[in-house]
Amino acid sequence: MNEPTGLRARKKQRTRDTIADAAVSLFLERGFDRVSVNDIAATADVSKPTLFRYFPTKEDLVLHRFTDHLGEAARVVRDRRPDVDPVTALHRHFLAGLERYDPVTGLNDHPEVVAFHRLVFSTPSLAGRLAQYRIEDEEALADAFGEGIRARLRAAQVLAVQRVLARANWQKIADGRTARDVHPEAVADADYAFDQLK
Amino acid sequence: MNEPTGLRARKKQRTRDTIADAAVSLFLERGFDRVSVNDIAATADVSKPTLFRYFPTKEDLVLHRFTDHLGEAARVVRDRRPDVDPVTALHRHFLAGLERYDPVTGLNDHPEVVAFHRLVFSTPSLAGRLAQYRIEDEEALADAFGEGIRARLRAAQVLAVQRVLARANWQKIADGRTARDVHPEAVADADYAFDQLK
DNA sequence: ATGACCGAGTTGCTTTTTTAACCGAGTAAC
DNA sequence: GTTACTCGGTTAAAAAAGCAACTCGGTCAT
Repeated sequence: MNEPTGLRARKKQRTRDTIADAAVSLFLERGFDRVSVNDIAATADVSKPTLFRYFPTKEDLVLHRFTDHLGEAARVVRDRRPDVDPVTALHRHFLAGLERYDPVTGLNDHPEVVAFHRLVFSTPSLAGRLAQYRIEDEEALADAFGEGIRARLRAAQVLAVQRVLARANWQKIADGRTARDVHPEAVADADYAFDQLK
Repeated sequence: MNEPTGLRARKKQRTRDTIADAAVSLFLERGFDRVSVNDIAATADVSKPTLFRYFPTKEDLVLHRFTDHLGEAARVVRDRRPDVDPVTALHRHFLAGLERYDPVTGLNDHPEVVAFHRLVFSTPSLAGRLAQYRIEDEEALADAFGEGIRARLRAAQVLAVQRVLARANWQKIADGRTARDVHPEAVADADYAFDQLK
């Protein structure tokens, strides 16, 4: 599918991963604001300007795991076969996410993922910035739906559904249940919510 | 002694090591001329021009382990305390090398080191180029000794001694003996040879 | 309230690396 | 005997990274 990996591209990806991993690992260990970007740069063996070339702000060192999926909903809608309606396409896409326990669905019980979510939700500047990104995502999805107030409303509702579903899944996992155990409920919830939308 | 390690300097060193290690490892595995510099560059994850920026020729990918010690004899002579004569300084330096089983003394039985020596001595282009380097080394040592034919002669003799000693040590090891076992003989040979020089 | 410090982010300049293209010698095919 | 490889090595331009010094907002002590 996507194999045009030159030497340069591969190294860029690796640097980005190194920085992000160092950052998340330090954040989980000491908390978001007890870690300076200098610490992160040092641990990742890069200079500070390099770090900021990859991530525009300190927050993005955490949130890239969400922002990398920015516009995904819009893409799903745009790339669907023309004979399936948009909401159904999104519904199926979400179910597929549940199937492979994608962290963005909240249905993932790896300790690091759980800790990561707690980090985001318990750090105001992170939660705040994440909300901003959701607005961008919503606008992209609205454009994919078409124009006018109707499209915007549908976009808002779809993303709200996804957000609530993910949050509910994560909550159950945070309460100690296993992802495999929660899975059926997650599917049922998703089916219910998306069916309501249509 | 040497601690001015910036981020840049450290990465340069690491890149150099990566390239050299990839090269030697491939050479030992398949032989010197069954490995192309392209292979090496690929294995080391560097581009070809980068490789040649670190090592001027393919041979130097192997010989750097010797050339990194270029001028060492000259330095030993120049840096000796003025009350010890040059040959004695070199004698002591060689004994110190034996003590820590420095590969350049030939007294090292790590399988990789042994295989490495065999690689060098059984590849004509390598042995040839190594000889050239010894000439440079000899000239540097001669300059450290002073000027004129006397200095040149002494330099030639000292380096010949070191070469023969190292070769003898390596031969015993290649015959299957252990470095620890050979060590006393190596010291005796060195004492004998250097005493003859004085 | 002033001055010293710290942390996020930026700027200009230099060094390092990649890329793609090339040269020149050797060599195998036809 | 030309054509087409392969391999060692080079070149020029552009991307990426490092470095040092800076801004700017906040915090803390005097």
